[in-house]
Amino acid sequence: MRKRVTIKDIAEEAGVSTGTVHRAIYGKKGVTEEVRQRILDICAKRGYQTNTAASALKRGTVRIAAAFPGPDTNNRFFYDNVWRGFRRQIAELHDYSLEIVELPYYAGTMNDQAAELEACYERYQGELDALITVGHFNAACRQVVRKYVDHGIPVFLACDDTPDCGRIACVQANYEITGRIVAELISSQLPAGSAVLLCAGDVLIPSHYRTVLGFEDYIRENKLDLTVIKIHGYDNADELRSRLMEALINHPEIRGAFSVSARLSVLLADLVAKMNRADEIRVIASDLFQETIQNMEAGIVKNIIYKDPESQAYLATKVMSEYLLKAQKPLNDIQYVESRVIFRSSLSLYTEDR
Amino acid sequence: MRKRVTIKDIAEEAGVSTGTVHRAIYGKKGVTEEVRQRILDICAKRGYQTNTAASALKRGTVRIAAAFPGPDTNNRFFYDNVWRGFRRQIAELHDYSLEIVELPYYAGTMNDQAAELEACYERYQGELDALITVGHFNAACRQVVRKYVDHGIPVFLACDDTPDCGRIACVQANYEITGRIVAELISSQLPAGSAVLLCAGDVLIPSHYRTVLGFEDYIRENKLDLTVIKIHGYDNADELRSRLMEALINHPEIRGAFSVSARLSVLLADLVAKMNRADEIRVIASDLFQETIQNMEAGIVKNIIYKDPESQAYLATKVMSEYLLKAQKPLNDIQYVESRVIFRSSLSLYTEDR
DNA sequence: CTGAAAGCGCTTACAG
DNA sequence: CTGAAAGCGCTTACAG
Repeated sequence: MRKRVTIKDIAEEAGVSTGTVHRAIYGKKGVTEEVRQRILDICAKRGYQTNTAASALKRGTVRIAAAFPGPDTNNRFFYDNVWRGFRRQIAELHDYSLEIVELPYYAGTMNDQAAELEACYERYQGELDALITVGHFNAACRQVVRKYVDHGIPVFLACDDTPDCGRIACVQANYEITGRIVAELISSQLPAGSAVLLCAGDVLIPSHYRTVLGFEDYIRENKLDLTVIKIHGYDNADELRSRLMEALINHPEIRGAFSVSARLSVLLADLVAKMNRADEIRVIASDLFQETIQNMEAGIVKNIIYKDPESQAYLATKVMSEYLLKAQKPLNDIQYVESRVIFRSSLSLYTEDR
Repeated sequence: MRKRVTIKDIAEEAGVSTGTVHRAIYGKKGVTEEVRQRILDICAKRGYQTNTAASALKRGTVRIAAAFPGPDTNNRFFYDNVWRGFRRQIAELHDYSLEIVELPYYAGTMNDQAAELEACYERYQGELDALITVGHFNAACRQVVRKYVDHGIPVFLACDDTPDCGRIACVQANYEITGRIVAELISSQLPAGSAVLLCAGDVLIPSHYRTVLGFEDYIRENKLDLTVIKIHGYDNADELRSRLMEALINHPEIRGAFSVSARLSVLLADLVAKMNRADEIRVIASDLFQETIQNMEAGIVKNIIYKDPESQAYLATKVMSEYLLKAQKPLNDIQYVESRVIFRSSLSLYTEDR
């Protein structure tokens, strides 16, 4: 293994100063086009790679704004893990002098996503080096994000995507595939002619809608002899509960049940257990957290489909840092984290560190 | 977010030089115990964390030996991915001036694991900062590894463990859990009274043995009405093939089949397809590579259990680098990578980048 | 036992 | 347009 090649080696071979090499590499003004080309050629030939840690040492702080939903009883199933993944990646970047501006926001309040992003932009007068947030935007939010993008601040998205907002990249679950996987699993477990109860969540929430889409597509495309009883609803838990109960009573042929939402998985499992049908209905829950784990240990939930929000945020943050600190463009502007099926047998790998 | 606290800040507050702070932190001689304690207290109080990139800059090269099976038709299913995971982590550590000594080895030849480790030790006269290798040792290998350990070279294992060899940590799949997951999956898919054909591999290979153990334990503990027809064999493919064929002919009640080994999964799938029983037997294959993917696309293999050797090696290398570069001891001396069940629906997430 | 100083690879004013 | 020099945070001889 040869010694690493440094900016000094390049400078010597080119017969210029290290400052000039730096300007050439980063396309800064102050180098003749001819000299620049010569330097770039030498870099390529020698396989020069910037020591980004050394550059961070000198360069000073990079400021990153991170906006995810804040702690809140309704979304602790999901966004706690998002924050954890974000912070875990940031901790690994301790050497790169990052300044993190954490922006927890609360949908439906004065401090929603748009308001927090706006306030942050004002506070730092646009002196931000990157933004990472959840790509599920309302109109106001689209506008603020546009402002970031227009001022040259690179934007990265986690968990949900808005492809045309000018973001560099997004890391998320593939919801269609998630729905398909569950359909494939449950159809392999139920006898032909069974019915499946589908807690379809809110049609206006992309993750719900697309999971349902994948689920139904799989069943249709494979011409499976499986009836889907689809129940929408998300916010009004009481009303939803009574409609689910009605479906369970009217359809004794139900042998499987799947909730596309983490929160509704708890509701669904409770209901199936209360109606004493846990033995005859295979319940598949969404996402991994205390209640779904308990329901699985109790034998009510048979499998969990886990979208791994922590990995999504961890990877999105990693993609951002590689772009920012190492000038590496992501290979793909959308990166998917695979949704995994969890079995009771693998639960011990998860319960130990929670 | 406050400015980071540096060794200089600590030195000022303690009224000593930066050199003394350094000696205190790293327990080097040349500081009174009293001064050391005062410095350590200040570090703790101010939350000092070493900038490991800066220290790498000054410290110079760290030499790491990596020994995994080399390219070879018999193990390309597995160890190609191990090398890939190792190199991917190393590439991320570009800033830390590592010198990598790659030691591909070939079991059963002059250049087996023990010989390569021995040769490497001699060549560098013990001037190595760490070793990472596969923890499946024969007697000769145990001895060389002991030599590394005795000379203070930290050893890290991937994929297989030898807990008492003095290694710092191991990252691997949990084979028992892997076997249990497959048993749980297949038993949820087959009607009571079915039989399952188990390609059990070689009893002397720990990964085979333990996977079989987990599989059988699950079935026994849950008192499942499932007959397991277990066929051992690994090296002699022709002979194994005829025994498997015999089992398939004699047991028309077989409805599921599972191979604990990557290579045997191909054999098993071919056989089931040739005997025209792909529609009535659910085949579960081990590990993800061209042939299993094709067999899954063709509908012969219904699920794959994927132990993700790339992640195992990537993580093992990460654990090693954190120990070496950041002085972080692993939280746990064994870390498990979860084995995942792959469905046909998720295959597209894998096929794109292979 | 302790300090002053050099230098790792880079960036950034400053001077020319 | 280009170079010389300072300095980021650390480690390591060297001197005392």
